[in-house]
Amino acid sequence: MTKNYSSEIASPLSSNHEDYLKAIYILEARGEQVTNSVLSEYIGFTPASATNMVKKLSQMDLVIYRPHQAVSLTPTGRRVALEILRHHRLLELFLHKTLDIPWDSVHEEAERLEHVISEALEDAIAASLGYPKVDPHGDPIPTKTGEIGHTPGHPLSQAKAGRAYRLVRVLSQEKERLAYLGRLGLSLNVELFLREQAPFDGPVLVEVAGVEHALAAEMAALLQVVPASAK
Amino acid sequence: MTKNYSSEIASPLSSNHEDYLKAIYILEARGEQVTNSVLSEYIGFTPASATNMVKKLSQMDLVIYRPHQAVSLTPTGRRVALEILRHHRLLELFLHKTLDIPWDSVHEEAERLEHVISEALEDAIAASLGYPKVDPHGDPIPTKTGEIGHTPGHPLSQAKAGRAYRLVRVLSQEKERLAYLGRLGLSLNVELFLREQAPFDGPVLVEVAGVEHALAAEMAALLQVVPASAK
DNA sequence: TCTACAATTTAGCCATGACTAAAAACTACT
DNA sequence: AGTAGTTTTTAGTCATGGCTAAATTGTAGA
Ligand SMILES: [Mn+2]
Ligand SMILES: [Mn+2]
Ligand SMILES: [Mn+2]
Ligand SMILES: [Mn+2]
Repeated sequence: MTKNYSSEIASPLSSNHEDYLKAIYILEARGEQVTNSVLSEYIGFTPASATNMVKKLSQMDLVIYRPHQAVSLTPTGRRVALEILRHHRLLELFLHKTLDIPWDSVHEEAERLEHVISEALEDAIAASLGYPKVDPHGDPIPTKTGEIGHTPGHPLSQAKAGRAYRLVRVLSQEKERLAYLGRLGLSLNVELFLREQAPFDGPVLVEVAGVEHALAAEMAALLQVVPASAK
Repeated sequence: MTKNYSSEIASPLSSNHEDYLKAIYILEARGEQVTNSVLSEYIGFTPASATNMVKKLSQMDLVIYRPHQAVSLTPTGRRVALEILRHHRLLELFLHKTLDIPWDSVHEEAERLEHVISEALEDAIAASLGYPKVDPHGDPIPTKTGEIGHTPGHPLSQAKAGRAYRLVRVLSQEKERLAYLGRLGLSLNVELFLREQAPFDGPVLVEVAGVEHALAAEMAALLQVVPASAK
């Protein structure tokens, strides 16, 4: 129950507080300007609610808020966000590996569990998985001390036709999208061969386990790959 | 996320709603009259808060409330209580068996997790454990359809000296008490030999793994045992 | 520079569910 | 039956954190 960050924080944070911080972290990491509208749309509350919450978080020194400006995390806010993100990603991997929960379902489940696991449970999960570095979607798992790695790879949409690649990350948590990819035989570390890349953001032809599939350009942009030979 | 009982219930239940229902179930099962004071003390809120919540639960048809009378569960309320209890006990066993969380820590952790796991996760946990019947403290796990077994055994305080027994249930979730028992080598299904039972509710002398220990009468009353030969 | 439009903030409302303090209702003893 | 003491309920307060609607601010194009 007691959180890592609890020593640094005055009042205890609700699940929603934590989700706001996580959202800000993720949006920042994407390189987006975290404006109120971007944030409120991402978390699924009204803009008024987002303003309200951001002000509270700023009073707690978790967020830097200046009216009409993009918000950003303070060092403490970032620590909290990374702790929750660590919970989330460890849980996703744990559910997937230990209980065979499909990769398209783990996100939803982890979204709730991430707020209620103790540090002891977090540690036990990490240990049982051998201190993993990435979750089932290839997203990097922050360390206990709040460091987070950079994942290699580039979008399949920028890859060269006629070569073999390995899927190292999927930049989406959408259930339907992941389920679809799964049906094609695509999951983390699966090899694929890029047959053809139609110009003008056209579809992409890939071969997975000997079967050819056409993918929309936006789909290909979400698939991070490395050359198949690369470790 | 979607709960089993959600089809039967109008508004979604908060963690506290669920804990109230579970508390009422447990107190009823103990054979106690679930008065407002008993309930409020058990859940750790003031009597006024308990009255307030019980009235709400009664409007939702989960509880039968008559002013100044003991509360009881409606069939639906019982279904909900048993579902949460199933979550709780499955989680305890899962944490203990799969992640080696000690039996004195699983209760706390499950107390929070029980409210946020989906039906799919509940099922996956049950399957991975081989559809177990009891949790790490010997408490019976309700089935998915809301049946709950009766555990065999009787208190060690009513056992006969000079005989061997097997521990089948501990009627306590207190961390310190369970940790102490653990230090004596006592856990579920461990054998012990009852050396002596002092009269007038005096202490009990037991031998566990060749070592003799004295237990307070109240402690012995919490240990449910069967003859060592019994399955 | 003015203006229209979009983004943001403010103001005010509401449900929830805890709390304390006071009132009311039960129980048991004389 | 009357009364003291306990239990329960009521009344009223507060914090939280969503919401809508209105006001304000910022921005980009004419
Ligand atoms: Mn979440
Ligand atoms: Mn992920
Ligand atoms: Mn609980
Ligand atoms: Mn238990």
